[in-house]
Amino acid sequence: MNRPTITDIARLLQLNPSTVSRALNNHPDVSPETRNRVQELAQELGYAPNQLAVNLRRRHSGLIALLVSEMNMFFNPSVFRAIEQEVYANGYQLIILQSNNTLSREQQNVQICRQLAVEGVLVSLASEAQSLEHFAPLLDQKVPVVFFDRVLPQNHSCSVTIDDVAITRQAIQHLAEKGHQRIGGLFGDPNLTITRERFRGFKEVLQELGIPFEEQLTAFAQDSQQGSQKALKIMEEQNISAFFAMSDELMVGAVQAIEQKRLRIPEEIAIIAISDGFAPEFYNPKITHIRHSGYEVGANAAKLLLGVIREEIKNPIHVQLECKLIELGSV
Amino acid sequence: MNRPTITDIARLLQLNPSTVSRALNNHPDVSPETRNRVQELAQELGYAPNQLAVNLRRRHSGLIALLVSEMNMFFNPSVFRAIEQEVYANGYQLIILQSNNTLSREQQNVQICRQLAVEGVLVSLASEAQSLEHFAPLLDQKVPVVFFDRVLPQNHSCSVTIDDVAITRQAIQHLAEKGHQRIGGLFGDPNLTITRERFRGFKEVLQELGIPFEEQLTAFAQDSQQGSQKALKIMEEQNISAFFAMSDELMVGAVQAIEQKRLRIPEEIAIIAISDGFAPEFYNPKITHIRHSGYEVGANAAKLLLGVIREEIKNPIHVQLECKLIELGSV
DNA sequence: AAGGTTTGTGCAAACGTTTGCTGTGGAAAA
DNA sequence: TTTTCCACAGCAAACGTTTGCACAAACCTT
Repeated sequence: MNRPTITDIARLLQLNPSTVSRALNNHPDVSPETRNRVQELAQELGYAPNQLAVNLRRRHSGLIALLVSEMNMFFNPSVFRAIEQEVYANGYQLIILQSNNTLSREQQNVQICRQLAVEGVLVSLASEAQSLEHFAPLLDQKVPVVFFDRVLPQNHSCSVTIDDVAITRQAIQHLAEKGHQRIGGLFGDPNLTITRERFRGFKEVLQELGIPFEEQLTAFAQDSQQGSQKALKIMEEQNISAFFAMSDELMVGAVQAIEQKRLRIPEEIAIIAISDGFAPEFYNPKITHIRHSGYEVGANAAKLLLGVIREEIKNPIHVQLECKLIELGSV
Repeated sequence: MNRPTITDIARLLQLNPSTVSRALNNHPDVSPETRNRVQELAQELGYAPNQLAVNLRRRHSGLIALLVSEMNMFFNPSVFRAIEQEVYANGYQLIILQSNNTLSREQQNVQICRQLAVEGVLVSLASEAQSLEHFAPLLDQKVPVVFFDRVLPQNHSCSVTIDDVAITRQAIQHLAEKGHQRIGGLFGDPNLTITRERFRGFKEVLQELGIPFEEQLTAFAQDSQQGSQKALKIMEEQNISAFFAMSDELMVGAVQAIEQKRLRIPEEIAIIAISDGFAPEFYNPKITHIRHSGYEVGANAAKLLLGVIREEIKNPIHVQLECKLIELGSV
């Protein structure tokens, strides 16, 4: 037989489909005897409810969407693990849509969310997204949306971020305390708010510390390889004693460059990074970093979203996570 | 207004819902004039089809499921990228289910696949899975399934793997050619076929090369940290001149240990790995490896699955991907 | 001009559930 | 005994589409 339906069971048991439905859902209106008969037969036939029909009838999809630029190997996997766990624990399914950092793809993904009637959306914006207009179709329908990590300032939904300026301050201050004055800075995609904020923090803190900011000690790079090249260039052309890398990717690039120049960490050059905490373990000495846990970000974002879905959260909450300095010997 | 439906449009235009449906789907039976009127109004109202209803009616979900043990930072992200791309290009949505390497969770995930009426499933097995019985609910319903990477030998569906013995041979032979005789071996979870096969290959090749196999030069580790410890132990207790690491995770662990002992690569100790190709770039010298591209695996698996779904592929195909030696100076 | 074909639209059933309402028989209360 | 109530089951509508069939009008054949 094909996949059995409630109607099949009803026919076999000489019952009405509605009774079978109630029996399967343990509705009190159905007698224990009938309930058992139904459930036994269901078991026997390997009955599984047709979720498509349930969803249509209940007018929901049980789906939560994760909109992300792309799956990289550093930050996203741990974000993803956390979200998946949280979402699964609450009986939803997670569906992932990548934007590849393009606005057009992000717009499409928003449409897909609408069509699938997802019940909530978690978003880390594409770098091309410079406004939130394209989320209107979702927001108009009051679909709960939580932004995390890559957000925009003008944001009337919940969000999970960190205080970019503050963590950059932590990092630079730590370097300064250890006597570093000439600090190279490696930054990511300048289209991203996180990049701009961290860069701003970098400049501000140097000023606070009375260290002149020199543009040529800094560089922007899109990936670790580019980061490595730029780090190499800075080391060759400038005289620096330490690197600040705003992400794992750039940290990896910087270390690659440092190793290539056969410099010892931290004796000849120090390095500090903002990191999820995994990659710093790969080296020796391990890399001192400000722990920006992807897992924490993911877990918080998912919890917020679930709160909004359950209508426990009525007004937008903006969570700013704390980040701790993890000293591991690279400074 | 709430989300407009086909019925809303029909009412506004004094048409029958069926006509509206046909107009929106560009069915030839509907006059150009009507079609335009319908499509214009749909546009204006921001109509998006209710995919839940479409799915129920069409008896499909547009969903493809990816069953994976967990999202790690090495192999899986690139597998994932490839699959997402392929799946998206063919108009399906990807839904990801993690097993955390437990059988029970994998069984649940199979049930979820059934309930959601997914149209195809891509599976990398949990380490606990020692048979394919729990996939019966899916296979019985003729739901296309493609296994990749972590598979079992007894497998009547399509699969994408590599020749584990052959690539291990490539690696060990390369080490031997460079004069290494005492080779440490780092292996992953012994419950996995890939681990067992690579371990078998390791032993076989040593034998072929006339090098005695010594158990105490090998170790099994679940993650990079454990790998690092075991590598350290081997280096301290045994006299080896090279490491073979069967995965990125273990490679990272081994390098960590090597750096900790302040040994130079490759002068004092060589290392070769089976790798996706990213992590080897992080070091200097870069790590020589057998390139086992997660992207290739993902792309092939997804293409196979789509082929089966479209019924272009009738009989199980077992793809074994080629792996190339990438020489980067760590041997 | 009668018959046949084409073109465009409507009708109604179906996909598999859920759920408000109705109705029955029997037990408890009066 | 009659009334009230409850436990249980059935009926039918609904969720928003799609699609086979029927049908009318307009068009082409002879």
